[in-house]
Amino acid sequence: MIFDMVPGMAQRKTIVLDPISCCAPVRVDVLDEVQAEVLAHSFAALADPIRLRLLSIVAASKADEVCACDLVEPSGRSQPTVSHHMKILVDAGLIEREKRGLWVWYRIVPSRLEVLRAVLA
Amino acid sequence: MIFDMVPGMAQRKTIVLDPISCCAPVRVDVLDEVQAEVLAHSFAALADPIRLRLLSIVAASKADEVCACDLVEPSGRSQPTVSHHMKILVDAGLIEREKRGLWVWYRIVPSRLEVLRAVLA
DNA sequence: TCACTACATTGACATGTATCAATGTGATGA
DNA sequence: TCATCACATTGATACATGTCAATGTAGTGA
Repeated sequence: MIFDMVPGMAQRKTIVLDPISCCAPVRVDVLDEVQAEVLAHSFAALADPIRLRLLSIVAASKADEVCACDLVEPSGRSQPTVSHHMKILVDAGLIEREKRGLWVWYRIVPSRLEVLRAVLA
Repeated sequence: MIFDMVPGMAQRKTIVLDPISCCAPVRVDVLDEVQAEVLAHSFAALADPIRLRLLSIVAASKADEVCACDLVEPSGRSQPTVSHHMKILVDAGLIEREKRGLWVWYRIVPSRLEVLRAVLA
């Protein structure tokens, strides 16, 4: 059998870290199913060009936060669509939401980006 | 108008780097539409748990390459499904494909992972 | 030439997702 | 109390995607 002559075999040491701070780098250890599920959900939030632009608008903001009202026009999408995408980014933990008065303010969550960076190392 | 009191405004300096080595970190500059499109395509390849596991099996391989025949069983999917997912990873530039005889061997493309890491910085 | 093997492609189906118009909700200020 | 504003939710539609059985396609060795 070919299987015998090839490495890999996925020993699955499963160093299950905190599901938020998550996993060993992808080059170090094979992801188990739970880790892969969690990470895939995070990457899915980045898998849309509109969301990437929204994220980068918030991330690149000098004021460290951006009003929702400043996201609709540059995204070129309707207000409900932007609201939808921001919810996905917030649910993925990549962005924080804070309501102050009538306005909603968004801030990046750097630690969450760092987790994804670490996995790709 | 509220727009006047808020930062952002997406000046879009558009330092268009090579579409492969791509973009400034998301916290440094707002992504333009082309960059966002390219990156979203790459992240979409990572947005599926099966693909993440396949990628990590290849990436964590001590032999630096993995035979396609060693991917079906650990993924828990059919051979056509694995073939489909590997094609997506290869098309995204994250993995290289080499056919030798009857077998197909996959290798990670570290530089491509590094591009994605850099964008998330 | 021919059977066999490893992998890819096709076709069909179910599910997921991006989008917007219409509407809902909660805060504000008069 | 009530009109208005900022944002969220709903419902509908079109399109994308994951999955596998069936089939196609090269490479191999006899």
